[in-house]
Amino acid sequence: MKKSNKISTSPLISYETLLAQFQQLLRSNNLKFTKQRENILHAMYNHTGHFTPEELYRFIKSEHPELKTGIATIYRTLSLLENAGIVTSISFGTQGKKYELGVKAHHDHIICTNCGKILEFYDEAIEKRQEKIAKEFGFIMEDHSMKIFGICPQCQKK
Amino acid sequence: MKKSNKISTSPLISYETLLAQFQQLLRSNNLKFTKQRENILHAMYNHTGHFTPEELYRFIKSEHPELKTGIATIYRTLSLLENAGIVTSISFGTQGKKYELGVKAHHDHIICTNCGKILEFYDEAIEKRQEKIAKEFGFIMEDHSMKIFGICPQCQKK
DNA sequence: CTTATTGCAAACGTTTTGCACGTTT
DNA sequence: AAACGTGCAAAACGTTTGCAATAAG
Repeated sequence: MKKSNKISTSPLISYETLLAQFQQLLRSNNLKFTKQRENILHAMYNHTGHFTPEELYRFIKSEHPELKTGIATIYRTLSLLENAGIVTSISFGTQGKKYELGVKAHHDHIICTNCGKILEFYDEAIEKRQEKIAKEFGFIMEDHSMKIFGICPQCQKK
Repeated sequence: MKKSNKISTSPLISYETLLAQFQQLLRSNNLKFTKQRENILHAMYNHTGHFTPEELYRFIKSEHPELKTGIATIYRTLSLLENAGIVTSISFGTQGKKYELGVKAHHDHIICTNCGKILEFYDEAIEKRQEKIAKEFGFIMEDHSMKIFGICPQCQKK
């Protein structure tokens, strides 16, 4: 009955489904479906793994130069998507955040301090302990974040 | 054989011992023992719990206005102390870091998202699992951070 | 007298905001 | 037409840096 850690890297839903989900979100909040928002969603769907707002900005700019999408729009759309649970982020302190399409289940991160690689894991035992600890302190748990830092196998070889 | 979580809030060593430790650190690195550095250490010793560099800055400024200690000195001293392991910090992403006298053993944090209160805990099971996960991924683990967010008992009552 | 440290202000990188103009509905 | 979204530039935020002046050893 042992649960193993899993690494999920590819989107679990089709782009059409994701797009429909997004449009639904917009409609039900009286928000508008703009080219910029679609471009951002599309770029994220096709991009595996984590990225910074800046990286996304440069990518969008190169793919759709005619729209002159501003970085403010990137940030605004990323917030929108994060609040809606479509996208998730990891914080790196002063160095900012990295985002990824968040259609996946909850997970934590293990990060290489040398090359910056980010891997994901889910550990039932840790999840359980966290809930237990929150309960012991009388907290209503809302969220948690956990990051393990270290040197990845590839970087160890160098 | 069950290990319970512990909350430690008061310094475990006398100020004299801490000061001696600090002076020793400075001496062995050819660094100088300045009034500013002593004031900062002293303020931290007498302050229970976590604080931002900004808070420390305002406190020092009000206690020793004649020195006109700059915030850069606060940051520089905090880095120095953190590197030496005398002080530890928790990161709050874009909102910056909070520091505390770090003479205590390693611990994680549980944070109230309503009032900002920070409590500390240490959980052997979580520590063990983390090491195991790092090993499974072939990582040499260097560090980790874990934060639980929720609503504290007091805030629930309101 | 040498070297480290300081305060100050300017620079930093990331993120947010105000606002006139454009687009979507 | 009404409302929302946009690009742009400026501001905000916590933090770091360059530098001439100052203090510690």
